[in-house]
Amino acid sequence: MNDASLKVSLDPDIMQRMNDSAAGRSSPSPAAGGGPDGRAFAAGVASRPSLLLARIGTALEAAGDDWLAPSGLNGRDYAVLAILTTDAPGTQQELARLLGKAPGIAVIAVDRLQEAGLVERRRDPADRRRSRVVVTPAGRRALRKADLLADDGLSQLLPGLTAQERDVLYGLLSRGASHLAGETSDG
Amino acid sequence: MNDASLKVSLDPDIMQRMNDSAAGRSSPSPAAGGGPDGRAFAAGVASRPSLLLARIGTALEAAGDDWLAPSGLNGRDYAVLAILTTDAPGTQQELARLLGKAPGIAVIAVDRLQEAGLVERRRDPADRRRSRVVVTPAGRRALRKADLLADDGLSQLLPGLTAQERDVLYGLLSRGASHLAGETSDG
DNA sequence: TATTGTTATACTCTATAACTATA
DNA sequence: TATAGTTATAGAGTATAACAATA
Repeated sequence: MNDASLKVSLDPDIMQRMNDSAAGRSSPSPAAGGGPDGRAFAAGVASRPSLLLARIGTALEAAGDDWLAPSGLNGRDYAVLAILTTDAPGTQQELARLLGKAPGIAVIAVDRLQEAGLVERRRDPADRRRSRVVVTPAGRRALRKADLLADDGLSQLLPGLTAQERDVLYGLLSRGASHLAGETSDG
Repeated sequence: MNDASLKVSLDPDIMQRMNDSAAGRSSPSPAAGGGPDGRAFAAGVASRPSLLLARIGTALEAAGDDWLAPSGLNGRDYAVLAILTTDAPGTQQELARLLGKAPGIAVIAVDRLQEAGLVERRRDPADRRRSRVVVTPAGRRALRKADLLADDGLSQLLPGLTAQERDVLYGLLSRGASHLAGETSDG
């Protein structure tokens, strides 16, 4: 986690192009990080596990783009690069499925990353309908940088926890939701 | 947590009216509970704490309405009733702030609950601009029922964890995000 | 003039449904 | 006929900005 190489240094072109749209989205929402004057969390929410978990997830998504800003990525970019790198889906439709979104969303996401030079589409010679999306070296650098930024952000979102406790938390989440990782639910 | 009284028995009228809109929203999204054939979670997501937490939060929100259906409430209703009961905000604007949404959203949410007879608006005699929202007995019954349903749902969302482990998880989340509960962030 | 509740409007995100090309 | 990618459209959800009532 604490590698010595934190300087990933993306191409300035890439960062500029992607920040064009990323910056436009970081509008100050009333819920995001902290309200103008009152408390951000209601006790009625904090005292109920399901509401608390939902609220933390929302807060994370709201803050995520800000965390990742130095990498030039937004949350969607990050998730897509992570899936492409780790799961290597053979088609964009599988990417969409792993992303949990409609196929059209994957098209837009890949378009965006491709324009930034972080991924490339490669037609499958065996079946020319399929286009395999491969991550470029610049994409891998961006993902590494985003991983570090995301970890930093998460530690800031949960400042009440030590690194050890965050590991426990992550372990519980990972094991608790592991049933969703490999099973074919009801197909 | 394990009270003997699980039968809250809402008025049939209330349940029918609120289910009119609640049922219409439970459309099968491709991400929600489990995809048609593939895995729901990508390894690239599951192996990254921030993406995993965001995804679990999304899955919870997607499934929440289904969990709460027997109570006649949706997730928004549940959160509002919880805040009204626990935090007792003096104005709708404070309710909106605690809810993390714009004031107009609170108006709509209170309208909905009021039509179902779960809350009532009471003009403040001292300052007639303010309307205090009070929870009716039916609203309190619905909230109690929803609390039980939400706990059940959460245990189903994380089947890999024992009840004890879920308590640990909740404790970590609660303590980790406690900084958001009482501090005035930057007002 | 400032604040509360309310309403109307515009914007963002997304699923759905076409459509094209390949098979 | 069926599947992958793509595009267009419609709908839900929300913030923003007005507005009316009250202070």
